[in-house]
Amino acid sequence: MKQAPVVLDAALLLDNQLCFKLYATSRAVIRAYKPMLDQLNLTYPQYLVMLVLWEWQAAPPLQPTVKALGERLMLDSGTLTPLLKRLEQLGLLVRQRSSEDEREVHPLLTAAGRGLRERVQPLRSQLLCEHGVDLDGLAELRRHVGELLERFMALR
Amino acid sequence: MKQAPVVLDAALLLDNQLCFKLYATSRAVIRAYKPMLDQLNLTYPQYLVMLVLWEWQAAPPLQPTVKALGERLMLDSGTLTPLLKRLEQLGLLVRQRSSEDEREVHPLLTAAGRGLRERVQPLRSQLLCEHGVDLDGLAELRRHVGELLERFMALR
DNA sequence: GGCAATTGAGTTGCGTACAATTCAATTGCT
DNA sequence: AGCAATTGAATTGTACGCAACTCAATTGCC
Repeated sequence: MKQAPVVLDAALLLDNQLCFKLYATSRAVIRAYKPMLDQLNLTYPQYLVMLVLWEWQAAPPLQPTVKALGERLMLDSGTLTPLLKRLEQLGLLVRQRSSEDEREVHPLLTAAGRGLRERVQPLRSQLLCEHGVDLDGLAELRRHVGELLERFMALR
Repeated sequence: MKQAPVVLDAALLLDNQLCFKLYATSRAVIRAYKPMLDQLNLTYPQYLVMLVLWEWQAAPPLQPTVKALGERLMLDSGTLTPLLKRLEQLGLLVRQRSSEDEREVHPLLTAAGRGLRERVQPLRSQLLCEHGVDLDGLAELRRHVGELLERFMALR
C-alpha cells in the first residue's frame, strides 16, 4: 500500500518557529544561571523577584506591593504568593500587610535579603565571563528582544 | 536615623537583563498563541510536539522515539512522558513500544493527529496577521535569537 | 450613610520543567 | 555465555505559570 506523499510546509517547520527558538533559548539561559543560583539557593524566578526588590530599595519610601511586583515581572498573584512565601521561609524578606490598605501586601527585604545582593555581582561577572559573553552584543540583542516584547506586551 | 545610601548597580537592573527580556518575551509569545491553541485544544508544549511529529512524517520509515523528540525540543522524559500520555488521551497519537528495542517508545500519529495539521495553517496565518508581524523582521530576529541559542545550547 | 462594583491577595487545579531515582532492556567486554 | 555498564522511559518531588475562583477591603455613586 502506497503512502500518500506528505507535503511539508516550511512555515510549520520547528526550526522556522521564532516562538520555539525563544522558548528554547529562554530555558537554555535559565539553565546557564543554575550553577550561580544554586550557590545563592534561589530559583530563577526568585532571583528576578530579588532583583526587583533590590532595585526598589533606591526608590523609597515603601517597598512595592505584590501587585506592583507582578506588573514589573508580568506574573500574577497565583505565581507570586507562594514564591514570596518561600523567600520568606528563606529569611530574605517578610510579607507585611499594608496598614493603609489591608488588601495590599508589601514584601520587605530583611538584612539577609539586602545582604545577598553583594554576593550576586561577582557570581554574575564570572558567569558572563565563562560563556564568553560580549557585552556590546548582549546589549544589542537585548534591544532586539525588547522590541519583540513591546509588540506582544499588550496582551494580558 | 539616616538611611545608608543605596548604590544602584546598572548591571543588576531588571531592564538591563537579557535573561529577563527573553523569559518575559517567551511567555508573552506563548500567551499570544493561546487563543489559537485553545481552538486546537492543545497547550504550547503539546503544539511543539505535534510540529515535530508532523515534520517527521516526511522522514519515514519510523516516527521518532521519545528520546529523539526530547533532543529536538530539549525536553526530557520527565516532561515528555506525561505530555505524550495526554496527547494519547486526546486521540492524537498512540505510544508504541519498539519491538526491536523494548526500551524505546515511538509516539505514532493517529489519523486525527495527522488531520489536525490542516487546521493549524490558517489559524497561524491569522495570528501573524492580527499581530501585524512582518515576515522579514521575523526571520531576522529568529536568526539573532538562534545565534544566542547556539551559544547556550552546549549546556545539558 | 448605604450598597454595588472593583480591587488585591490568596487558593485550587492543571500542565509543564527539571533534578533525581528506579527499573528493565540492551551493549560491551572478556 | 556471563555480567557489569549503559541506556531509555517512567516515576517522584519541587517549583513555577496561569486560569478560575474566593473573599475581604476599598471605592464609587446615589
